[in-house]
Amino acid sequence: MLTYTIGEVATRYHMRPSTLRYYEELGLLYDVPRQGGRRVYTAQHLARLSTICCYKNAGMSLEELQEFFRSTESHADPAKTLAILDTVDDRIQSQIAELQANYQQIQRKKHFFLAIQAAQAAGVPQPNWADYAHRHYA
Amino acid sequence: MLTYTIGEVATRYHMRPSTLRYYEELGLLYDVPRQGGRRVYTAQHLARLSTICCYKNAGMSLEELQEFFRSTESHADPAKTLAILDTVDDRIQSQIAELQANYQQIQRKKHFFLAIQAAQAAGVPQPNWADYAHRHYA
DNA sequence: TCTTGACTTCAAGTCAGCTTGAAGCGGTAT
DNA sequence: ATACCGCTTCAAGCTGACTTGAAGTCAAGA
Repeated sequence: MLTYTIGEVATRYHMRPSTLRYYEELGLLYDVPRQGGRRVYTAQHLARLSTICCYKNAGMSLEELQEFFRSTESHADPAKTLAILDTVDDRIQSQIAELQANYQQIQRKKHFFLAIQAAQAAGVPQPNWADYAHRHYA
Repeated sequence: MLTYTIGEVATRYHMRPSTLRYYEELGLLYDVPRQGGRRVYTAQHLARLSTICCYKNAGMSLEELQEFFRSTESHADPAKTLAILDTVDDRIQSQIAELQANYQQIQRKKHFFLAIQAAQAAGVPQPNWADYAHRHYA
């Protein structure tokens, strides 16, 4: 079975070994066996880590993640897990919507500053932000 | 001219008055006049605050925001402002992409746990995650 | 055998981004 | 007149998420 050292996992997930130890300390990663005192990670752990990163990226705190895993792993109530998944879903969707609005705004600013640059080069009057403030980009 | 108290602005932007004072202390918000010692905000300030929130939401730190405003307000070099806008643009785009991947994953989990729930109710065998792990949702 | 480099634990430290508390002021309502 | 509420400043405190440092272990290569 394919295994990984803490350093390999850290590199693969763009994090530091200390972060992996920290997650283990919090109980987010567990049952990590040791060989000669060193942690040995398998595909199981990588999958778990992917889940952690996914939810974290969605805006969940590490504490919420603990809660989430506690409730799904107790096998108790799929309804509770579903409720948490629903809130994560909501958060992701509103985050995407917000980022897309931010994206539009950045495009407007970019075009505006490009126009400033062009105007400076051509020695013509500066553009007016009002002309850019409501544009919509693809 | 329409003006706002710190409390009104805070409510409108879903933040605390202390945060607005903090941003002012950092120089992100400035030229906020006082009437009888109290801050008076206008549409100008709200626009500025929107910009701050937009960039912050895109992942810029408050320090980067200071840098950004310093460089755009010195009117010096539109090229420098554009360079910063480009990095913000990149960040937003990769964040959106990542969130969309996360969204897919959440949908898979939701459907999986719905299936678990249904299986429990019907008294049939539990579903298999492998059947859900690569599905694609709209 | 010795060195090297990546690992180990544990406690303490760091950093961003606010938040809180104390002490006081201003304008409106009773 | 007095109470009150939301504001003021300033300094200190807090929280989440790691990171760092010290002191030591392990296994592979020269």
